[in-house]
Amino acid sequence: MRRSARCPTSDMAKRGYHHGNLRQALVEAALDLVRDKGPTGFTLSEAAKKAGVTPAAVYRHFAGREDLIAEAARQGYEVFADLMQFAYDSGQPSALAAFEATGRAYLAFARRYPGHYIAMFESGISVNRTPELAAVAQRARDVLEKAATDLSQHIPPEKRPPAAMFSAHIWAMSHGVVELFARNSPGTQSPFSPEDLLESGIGVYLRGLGLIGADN
Amino acid sequence: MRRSARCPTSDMAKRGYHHGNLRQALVEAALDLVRDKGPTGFTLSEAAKKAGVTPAAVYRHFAGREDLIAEAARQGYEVFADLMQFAYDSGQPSALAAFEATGRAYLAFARRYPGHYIAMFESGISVNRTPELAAVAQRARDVLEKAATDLSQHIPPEKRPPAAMFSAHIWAMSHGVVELFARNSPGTQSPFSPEDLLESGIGVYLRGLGLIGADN
DNA sequence: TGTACATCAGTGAACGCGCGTTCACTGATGTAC
DNA sequence: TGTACATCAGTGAACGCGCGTTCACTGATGTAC
Repeated sequence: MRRSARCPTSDMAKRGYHHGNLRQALVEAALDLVRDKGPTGFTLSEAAKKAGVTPAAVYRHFAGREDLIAEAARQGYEVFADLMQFAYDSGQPSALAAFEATGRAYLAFARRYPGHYIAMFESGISVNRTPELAAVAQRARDVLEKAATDLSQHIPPEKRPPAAMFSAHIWAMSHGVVELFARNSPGTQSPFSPEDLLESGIGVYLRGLGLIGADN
Repeated sequence: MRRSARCPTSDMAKRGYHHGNLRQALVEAALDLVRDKGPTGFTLSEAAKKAGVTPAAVYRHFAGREDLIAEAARQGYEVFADLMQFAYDSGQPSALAAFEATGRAYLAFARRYPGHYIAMFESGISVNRTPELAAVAQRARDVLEKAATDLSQHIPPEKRPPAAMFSAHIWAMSHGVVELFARNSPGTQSPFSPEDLLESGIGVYLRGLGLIGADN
């Protein structure tokens, strides 16, 4: 739930006239709403109510509704980028292990932080809304591209695809698996778990690049 | 635009007291709205206005707001399934050509019918909302799985992945490419066109299955 | 240590708006005679 | 062919609602003296 202890929400008594950490409490209320009721289910008023506060109080901390959900997304990208970086590091010094770990990290993030995921990818806010948001999203993308660049060193140069294309493929497959199979939305449930689907899909893809043996 | 000639919209004069084909006009108004203003931008009232009619008139043809957007999605799945079937047929008798054609058809559909695409995949309506909707969505999925089954006959049985997994991978990559790179949403634009990205991604994947040569 | 005061986070009432939905109605259409 | 009538698609007024946003205010906090 990632809730600071000082930060009351609807189920906790308010401290008094002043909240203490309303800004973050509002972000977390927004994340809960978006997680429980989908991207449409978030309203400024209800987030305020969840945080135990009048809607007008929100305007002490945010320019408006859009600004609040954008901050939720920004925090999501921050966690996401950290998670990708951690996955990359944990696979080192093997370029292959590092790359596979980042692929898994995408799905793991969507599972563990569904509110953030929705704010980032399904709420309709543009990543170019603010420079900060664009920068942190770029940081996340850069980790994946770095992992792809490392790995592509193991492909003979003449048949080596650009690393940006490489990472785009993996990003697309990860995103597709999450959207279609991990979140219950349009795809009926597949007989395979999203984790298996992503693992095996990336496996076939890497074999196609000649990076893992045909017998593996 | 797929608009029947008998079917006036906002920019055409109404025929009189009776509309003629209001039901379909409302569906097309909803598709236009959703295409131009995103999944959130659709309201029953505005769709009615676009069709040159009072909001109350909508209730002669639909149970309510949800029912209208669900019908738009249903028609989208119908077109989608037809398109997939056509692509599959056009690649015959080559299993490989048929499969690659269905992959391309996914992206082509998203490009040519953005309103339908959004209604189907981004409006949040569940595919299990009605039996009709579930059935036509299944029909679309079956085409891809049939293409995958055909193709997997060319893989030695002991290293042959299940066709359902096979088609799920391609569906996921196609969906991911569309969401991240063809619709402008979260991913900044990549240096590669979505078409190139999907083509090359599927190419690598099929090479990984041993279905096309390493020199291709 | 005690008091006056500045700060500013949150209040609560109010606003205009567009939403989805209902209802009794009206009038165009097309069919039966 | 002409007229009476049944049908039912669309009207328009009304509803209650929750939304985002504004404003003058109030009162808790913590600092200066």
